[in-house]
Amino acid sequence: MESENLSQIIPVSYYHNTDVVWLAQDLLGKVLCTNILGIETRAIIVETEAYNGITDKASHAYGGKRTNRNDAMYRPGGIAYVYLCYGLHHLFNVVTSVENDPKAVLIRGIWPLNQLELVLKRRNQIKMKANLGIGPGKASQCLGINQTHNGIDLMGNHIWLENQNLVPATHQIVAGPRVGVDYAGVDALLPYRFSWKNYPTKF
DNA sequence: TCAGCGATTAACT
DNA sequence: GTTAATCGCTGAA
Repeated sequence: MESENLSQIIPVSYYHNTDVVWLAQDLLGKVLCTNILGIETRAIIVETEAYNGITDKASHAYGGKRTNRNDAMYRPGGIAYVYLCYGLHHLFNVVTSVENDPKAVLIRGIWPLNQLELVLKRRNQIKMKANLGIGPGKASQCLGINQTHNGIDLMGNHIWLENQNLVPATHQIVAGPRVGVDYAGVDALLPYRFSWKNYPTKF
């Protein structure tokens, strides 16, 4: 048995699943890893949002619109879509599904597992707080993700995901409407946001 | 070419 | 609860 191997890199086939809502929920508890300037940072994913293709008014790809910015969403799943919001926040998305089916999962919250000093420094914080990585801009900042990572392969050496068999209990998963997308009309009400309540903070 | 705005955060009161 | 910061992207001209 390979049960000793507690952490395994998530294969590219995982991202090709066309059910982005299911994936958004399944990504809770997965470990997001970055290697920035040779230093590996790991964090559990504790909050996500699904952006469900061209029919989703909240998505950048609504109506099949393809622009220079959202090009990464149209590529086959398993790459990063990073873009700048409000001129200052880098928002990190996992591109899913297959080519020309622009679906993505926004990583809205993480809990850092290692390199805490570096994470605090990236966030300009002194002390560890419960909400250090809660919020899409903060999650990216904790891990050192920025726009240069847009479009990169999640099987590569800079950003990847691992399965460390951390799985929220069913009752700990909370689904709810997405935030900041009021303009999306009825789509704003869809329960595409998932968070892990009472996730572990000690390992 | 350019005005308006956003999948936000932090620092206020 | 309110608001400033801040800039690349988008779409219209």
